[in-house]
Amino acid sequence: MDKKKFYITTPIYYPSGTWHLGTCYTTVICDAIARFKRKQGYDVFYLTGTDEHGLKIEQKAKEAGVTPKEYVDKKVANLKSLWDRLKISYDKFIRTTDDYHEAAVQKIFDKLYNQGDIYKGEYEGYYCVPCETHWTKTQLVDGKCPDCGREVGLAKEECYFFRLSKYQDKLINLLEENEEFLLPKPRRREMINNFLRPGLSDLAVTRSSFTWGVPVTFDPKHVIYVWIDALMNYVTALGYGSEDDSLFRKYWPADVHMMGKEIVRFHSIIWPALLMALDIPLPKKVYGHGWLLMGADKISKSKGNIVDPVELSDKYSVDAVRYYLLREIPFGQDGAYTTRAFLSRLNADLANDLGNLVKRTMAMVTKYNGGEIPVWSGKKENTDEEIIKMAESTLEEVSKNMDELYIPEALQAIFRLAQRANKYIDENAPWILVKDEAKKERLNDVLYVLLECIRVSAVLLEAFLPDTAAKIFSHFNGLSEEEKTFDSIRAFGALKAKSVTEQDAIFMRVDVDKEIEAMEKETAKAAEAVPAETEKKEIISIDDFMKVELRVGKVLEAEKMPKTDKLLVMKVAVGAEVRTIVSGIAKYYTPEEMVGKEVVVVANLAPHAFRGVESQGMLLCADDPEAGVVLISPEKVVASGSEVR
RNA sequence: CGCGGGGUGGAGCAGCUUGGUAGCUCGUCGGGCUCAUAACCCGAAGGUCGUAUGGUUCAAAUCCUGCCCCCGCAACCA
Repeated sequence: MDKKKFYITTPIYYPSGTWHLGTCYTTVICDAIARFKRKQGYDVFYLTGTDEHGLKIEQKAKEAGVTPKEYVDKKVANLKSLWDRLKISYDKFIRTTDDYHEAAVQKIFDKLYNQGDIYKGEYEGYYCVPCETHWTKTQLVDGKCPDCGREVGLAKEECYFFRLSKYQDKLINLLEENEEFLLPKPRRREMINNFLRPGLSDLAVTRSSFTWGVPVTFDPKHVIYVWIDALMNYVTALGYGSEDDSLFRKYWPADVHMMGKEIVRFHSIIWPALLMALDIPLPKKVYGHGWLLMGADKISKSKGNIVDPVELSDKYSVDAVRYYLLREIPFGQDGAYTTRAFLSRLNADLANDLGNLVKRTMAMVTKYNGGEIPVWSGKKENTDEEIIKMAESTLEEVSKNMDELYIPEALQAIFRLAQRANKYIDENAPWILVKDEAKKERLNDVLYVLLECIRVSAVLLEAFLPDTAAKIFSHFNGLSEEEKTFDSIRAFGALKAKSVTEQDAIFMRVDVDKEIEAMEKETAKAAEAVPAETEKKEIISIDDFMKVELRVGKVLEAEKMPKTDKLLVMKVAVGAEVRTIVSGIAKYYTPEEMVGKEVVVVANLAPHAFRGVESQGMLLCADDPEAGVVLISPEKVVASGSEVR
């Protein structure tokens, strides 16, 4: 009999930066789902990988003085070791530089071209010669270059297009009719209203501006762009387009494509359109989860708010990290990472509720019964009925939540059982029962019920926290594989092992305030030791510096530029002249507070147009990761136009 | 009027589809217990559910309307 299959994917990650907690989020979630499905008896295929082509990689490699392949190899090795560390149980890791993938992509491209879904066209753009940049008509400001404000020329560049527009109606139909296709729900409306309704234009699917990519077979100066190259990984990983497509026939269509909300658009519009064109069945579900934000900020390198997942897992265990990611963030919404939340979660749930439950139960069994697991009489007193019912129904509750992809809720259900067990201890007070020889049987039953609840919890936890489950299992001597299965926890009392061994606590409490303090010190030290390592710039000569003309100016007028969030338009007196300066500080300074301020102006900067307003200079500001943008001002009042050196 | 999400006790969230006791976790305070990791168990305080003190209704956190604020997409940050 064939097992039911389940195919789940993460996006393929772009190896141009460092890997951080956000990178781990999707992957850990998918891992929990994959493991859970396997335990449920599904034949699971879990795919992850890397998207390794493109201009950015080409440039990064050049900067690093290595070939693009060398560059990505290193990054990928890094990522794989991170996944190993986090116990990610992927079945396959695809790289878009894998030869079978490249071959399949070329084949797919040819097929689409031959059947007319891809055509050679001209990328009719506007080109600003001084800026060397292409613009679309909508990007232009008053018909001029949005960057420099100069006239642009019509430029034609040869390029291949995918007939995306042809699939518009089908796509609208897909999103409107199939409520399960794109989740969570709000994303669906967003896609339909923002992108589908206004109309789709054909998609440029090749580039000739860089070479690091899969060349078009019949026109090799063109390279196949990310849309086809990267998206197709979901099928090429299964052998689609190769001699052996047995995996493809077995696992496709994907049951879930999991991803961050930023790429939902590609997966819910371009991806289905490509599949329609290739006459491949569509995936069942595209899920766009929220982001893990750092405090209030999005995770970003420039903000210096990276939390290193490796460090975190070294310090507090892999499962602490996994648990936090799976439990803390309301799935589908954005969640904020704070060290305090991370540590509280670790303390409250893992150490207090679960760890302590295991510890105290094992201690009692050891102390009161010589470590032997008592035989359960099956008699039910007191609240036995209630806790047993709960233990038996938790699997179903967890499964239900997992089906809906309500991961935090699934975990919550498991921990409710642990909490109930803690309460059960108090209700029955084994330390009193032990004093009365006549209550021996009752004591035994209480201990058995507790051990069984712990076993059930561990069985359920295995998909989410594999290390923890293993640790709990290891307390039970001679626990059979059978006793670790879902089947064994449907009916209470399947615990057969004979004895337990008391061990060290599976999670230790941490002193939250102390940890945070220590961490802050470390970060501060690190920041001092490597001052702005990320932004280190080349040494320049005094002559280079002298090329910059800095002058003191005084803000005469300021107003917000209409239809923008960040821009202020100011009139600034620099000596005798009055300049118009546009600056992106509206989030930090109101026009009113700007008026009258003395500022430092870069006076010989090439003019630059923002939304049609020419800016004749730039204001100097400090960019603080916490305070944001802070204006640089002379410490005393100085004459307008004074030179700054 | 570009599109979408949100504003609920100190913090983070649920409840709103199907109006009628405002619930959960953490934190705080008080008590209990001693098997255990200052843990566990019990109890309490604390919210007129952004705002008009708007409309519908016997009844609104829940439906409708205006306004304010936050966030994301798009635009944009020299």
